[in-house]
Amino acid sequence: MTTRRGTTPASGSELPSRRSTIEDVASEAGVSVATVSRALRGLPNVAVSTRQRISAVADRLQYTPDPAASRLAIGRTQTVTVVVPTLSGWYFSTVVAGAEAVCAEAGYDVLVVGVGSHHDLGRILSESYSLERRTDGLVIVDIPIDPQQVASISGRGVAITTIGYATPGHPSIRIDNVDVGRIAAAHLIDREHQRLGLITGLIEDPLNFSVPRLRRSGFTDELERCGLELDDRFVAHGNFGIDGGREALSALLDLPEPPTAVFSISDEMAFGALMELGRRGLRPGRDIAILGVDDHEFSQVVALTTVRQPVADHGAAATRLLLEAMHRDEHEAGATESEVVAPVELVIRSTT
Amino acid sequence: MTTRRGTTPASGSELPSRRSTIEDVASEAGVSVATVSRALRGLPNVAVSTRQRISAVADRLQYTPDPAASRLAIGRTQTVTVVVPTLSGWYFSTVVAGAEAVCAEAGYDVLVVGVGSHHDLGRILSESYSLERRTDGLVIVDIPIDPQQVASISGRGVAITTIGYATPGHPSIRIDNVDVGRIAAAHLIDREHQRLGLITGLIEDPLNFSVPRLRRSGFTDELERCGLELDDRFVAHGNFGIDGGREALSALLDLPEPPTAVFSISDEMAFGALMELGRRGLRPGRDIAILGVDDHEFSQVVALTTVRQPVADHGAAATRLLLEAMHRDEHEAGATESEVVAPVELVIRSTT
DNA sequence: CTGAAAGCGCTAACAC
DNA sequence: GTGTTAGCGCTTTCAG
Repeated sequence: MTTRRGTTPASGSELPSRRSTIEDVASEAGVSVATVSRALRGLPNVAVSTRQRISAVADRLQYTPDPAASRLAIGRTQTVTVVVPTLSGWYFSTVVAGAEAVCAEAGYDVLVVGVGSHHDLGRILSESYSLERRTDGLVIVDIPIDPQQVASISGRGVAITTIGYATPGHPSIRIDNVDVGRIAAAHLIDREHQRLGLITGLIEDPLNFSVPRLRRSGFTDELERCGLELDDRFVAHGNFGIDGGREALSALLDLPEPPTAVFSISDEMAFGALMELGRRGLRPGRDIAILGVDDHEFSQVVALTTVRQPVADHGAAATRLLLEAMHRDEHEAGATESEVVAPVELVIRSTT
Repeated sequence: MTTRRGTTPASGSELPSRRSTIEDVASEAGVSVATVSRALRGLPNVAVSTRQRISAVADRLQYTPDPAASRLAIGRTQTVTVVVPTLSGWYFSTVVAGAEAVCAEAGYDVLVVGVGSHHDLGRILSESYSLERRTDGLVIVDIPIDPQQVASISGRGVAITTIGYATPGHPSIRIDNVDVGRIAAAHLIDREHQRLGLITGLIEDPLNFSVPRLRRSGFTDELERCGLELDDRFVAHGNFGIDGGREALSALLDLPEPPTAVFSISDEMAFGALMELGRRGLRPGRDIAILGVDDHEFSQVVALTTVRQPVADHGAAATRLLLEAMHRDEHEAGATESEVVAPVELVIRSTT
């Protein structure tokens, strides 16, 4: 037993130095613990007067149920876990912020976990991590999980919501990434460009991120529809980061006949591209067009044209769907579907 | 009792559909639960052969102790909580990422909470939230807590580490903000500017953030040392955001005789300032000098001169200090000091 | 070296 | 309406 560090009972406060337990409240109020439990949780079958008395005592004693004890008895954790590829970075931190806000309001604790690789992911989802004893629900952001794993998680009683792609049978929120690619291509073509380049994600993504593939596919679709073609040499790979984008554009510019417009599948990579332009003394929107995706908070700073997605809402919206699903599960059973496809919007600024 | 949702026992796996408990392991290994507990936690007084047998069984059954049960019995949560003013934003998300990485490695769960106001903070720290039953330690980022609150938290057995300012008796990591101001002023003066402006935080910060005051004080100190003075009209207030910075600079530029150099106490506000320059067709580094603080990942993109602080390390370093303190507390008692003042560094780019 | 048993604080039947 | 009691799964004396 850990000795409690010598806490001072302190001044003339009437509060016990020890946290008060349900038993303290019960004896103080002259009732049984069962009644206290019922009263405080708003269950029926408690006389109004009793309930009031108990509430008063609980208030005075500053009683709050011990989450661990409660968890053990009831089997639920009052905790939501947000799983992201990485916690740093604008997109993910914005999503987490949204999730946290919703959870805080609903009285849920929020656990975050960053999984950098499939290995990490395996650890979290493995039987032996006992996810279901740590959390009631999962918000999974941009990390593909196969149906088997989803079934396993769900089967263990953990609700699940995904952001970035759909998960049949569970709530999800995403954008239409193929459409994103199409919009990008259409805009560039509309600007009379013919030599279109692409800065995309890594080929070997550790998490099998499908976004690059989808955006590219929409992009080429639209090109083809207009009788154009995506030259393989005009495709460069960034790592979804600024540096990656810079290097990617650099490679494209080093080509004998570089593209006149480049679609970067993320704003961050587009920033790197703009940086490279600066180094070479080229001006975006004049010497070459650059188009990104996200509408990152800094895109307005560099006047980047971009395909905007409502990132700020994603986390909050997904978390609300999750909580709803969890509450529904308490009563009726079974998974409920609720697939949201959020709208995207072309924001034209001066880089195209 | 929550009915477990009809989980399929599934295929020919030998695993019970129910999570295995310590009792399962015990009976399977032919020992008592006490021995299993000792064996699995590496405690002494277990025969080597017994320990091996138990480990094997535990492995096979994929047994992991239930965190809630463990918590209830032992009184510790294996959880660390990171408290930030907001989860979005580059600085804080970077810190959280660092903290999470360290915690994950050490086997701690990490809870995040964003407190937008003193009210939120009060809720978290209030007796009735029973912080100590949810977490073993706190990493508090840039949120001033008065000594009384610190004592209360610590007295309740929760370890505490602060980032951004020192907390006597507890580990902390920060930069010397007065020095930051001095460095900024010195650099601008070195560039032969005499009419220096300042973009600082809000006067009425909801969290009594002391950073603006300190940086400003260093800034004016250095000015005075060089026989200059900070003109009150040259001080504008941004809200630590891009828009705030933009508006602040706009106000300064609208003055009859605007400053020739402006120190923005954060890079984000500096970005807004740069944006405003762009709108007005002015060029940073030529028409006016702009200097920021942080070395935000985006600063290199716009070539912002800045006073760099090693943000990426802050979260990880603070969390390591926290874990150390927690482990130390288990044995010896009492709080241990470990004040780290991280170095800052002027990064000269092209805006000055 | 190992086991029996008493909690940790709360919830949920089941009686009254 | 309210009280009794049996767990939830684990840790930790205290006896052997």
